Amino acid sequence: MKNKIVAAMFEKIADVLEFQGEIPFKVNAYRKAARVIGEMQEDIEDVWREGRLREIPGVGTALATKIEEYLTTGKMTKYEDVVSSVSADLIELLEIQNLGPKTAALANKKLGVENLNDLKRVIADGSLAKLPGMGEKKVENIQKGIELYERARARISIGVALPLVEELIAELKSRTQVKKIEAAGSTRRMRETVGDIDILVETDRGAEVIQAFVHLPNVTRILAAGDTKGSVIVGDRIQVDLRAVGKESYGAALQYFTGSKAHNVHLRGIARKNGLKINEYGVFRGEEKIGGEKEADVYHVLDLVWIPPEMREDRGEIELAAQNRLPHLIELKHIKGDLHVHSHWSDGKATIAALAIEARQRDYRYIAVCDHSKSAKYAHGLEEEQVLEKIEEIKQIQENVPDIKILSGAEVDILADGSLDYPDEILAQLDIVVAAIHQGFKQRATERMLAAMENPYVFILAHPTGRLISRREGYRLELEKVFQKAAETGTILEINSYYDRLDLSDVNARRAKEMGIKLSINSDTHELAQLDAMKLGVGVARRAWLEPEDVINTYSLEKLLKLRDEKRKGR
DNA sequence: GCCGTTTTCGGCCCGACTGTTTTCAGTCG
Repeated sequence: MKNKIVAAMFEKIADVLEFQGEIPFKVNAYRKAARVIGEMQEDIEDVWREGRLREIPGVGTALATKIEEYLTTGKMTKYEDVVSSVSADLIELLEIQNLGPKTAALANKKLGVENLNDLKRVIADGSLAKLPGMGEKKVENIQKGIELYERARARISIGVALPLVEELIAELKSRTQVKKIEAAGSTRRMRETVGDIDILVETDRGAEVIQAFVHLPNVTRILAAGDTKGSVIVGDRIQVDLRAVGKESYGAALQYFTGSKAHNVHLRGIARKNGLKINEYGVFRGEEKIGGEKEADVYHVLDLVWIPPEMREDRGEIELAAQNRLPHLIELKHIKGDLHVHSHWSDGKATIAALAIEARQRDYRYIAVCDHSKSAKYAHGLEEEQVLEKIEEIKQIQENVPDIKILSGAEVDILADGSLDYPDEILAQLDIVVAAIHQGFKQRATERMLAAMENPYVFILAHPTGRLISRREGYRLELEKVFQKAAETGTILEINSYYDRLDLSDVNARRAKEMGIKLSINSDTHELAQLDAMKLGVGVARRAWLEPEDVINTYSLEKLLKLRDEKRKGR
């Protein structure tokens, strides 16, 4: 698939054009096309062959010609022209906060700034501050931006952002009298990573609340503090923005600051066509305010049903909302069990009894204890005879916890030759077999997975792509083939809820659903508290538009085991 | 550069904050 490459080229063109002072609308046209193509499921080459490039939203005659040129010749003249006109170092400077295209261009033209070192130099010698429109404070802010940039401020995981948001909200509640307070932005949309954290608060004393916010104990730097907006750095690099609004605007502000940007731009376009205006204070017809206290107002005035935050990415949800055909998304309360947790038998910390009791407290009906297999030495994988011992222990523990079913399971390694780490005689005695690659990521990963799925005892394929969000790309995989085999054999694909995995991702999980594959959302717990990771997996599932029926651990135990037996018998 | 029940030309989401201005530009989200 060349989708990502084309998207990256358009993105780059947009960056350069912006730097060169091209009108923002043209820049945005490239950015929009880049986003749509980057997220598109269909192979852009297929779309092109079928003559449907122009049907891609945001692609008109000019961009279609450029895509065609690239797909035919492997080159895009516009891209090469644009990129060669400005050095890459210079474009990268736009990543620096408080330094935008105008200032970068000015510094380049007047002072010959070509890269980060040049920029530091003109700051140090004071020449940047002397340029027209510049001054000490502006330069100081750019300097701060450079410091942040050099700390390689990456996006943080949703698994880190959520607890931090909860802590900040609790602190703020204890220090001020706020009526409502909640996270907005990509945190609310449950994106797998979050750039900045956005928090929205309802109050009629905005300035006071903002002051309290920027002086919270964890705040290390204040970026801005006005009457309605405060912006700070928490710890050494996480930016948190707080917005304060009154009751009459809370819903509109929540909608606005939840985004995504693409979703909101689309909504505003519809509003304009209907003679309405939407902003963070409400919905307006001329001077008259016709909504904004409730978030749903914003959607209802446009004849749309309310759209769950996780779907707000402008990936077709607005069109569905107009027809009242939104999916009924899965919720945490639908989850009836966790099919991938580890106990102290391998590398987990908790006992099986503790896991069962803790799961019961979450209203689960079943839990599958899947410890590592013998080849996973680093994780104290179990030898065959230990597996049998563990099955016996589960039988005994089960007698003391009658109201939750403890399923004996294993997370079985898929070995280098595609065979499994236990013989079928052992697998047959387990209730749930989860298979996964843990070693030799780059060796024939696709073939090994296909072979593993052919085994009738392999019910679930765990963390199918193997990516670690903060650290590694994932197996070299032909995902389309893996999905086809899963659909063919009735193998379940996992959404692993561990914050650094979230694997399958939202986009991949949505593709799996479209191919008729069932999924399982599992916590991959290694200690009791990690059972709560389930909510992250559910977030991914909601972003993938999954409904309860798509996810097997919303099923009753009977229905779940029936599905497993169908795979065992062969379809 | 895209797009079309007001438009094939003239729009394109919109406001807060900051700093450098003396009425506004740049940046951000």
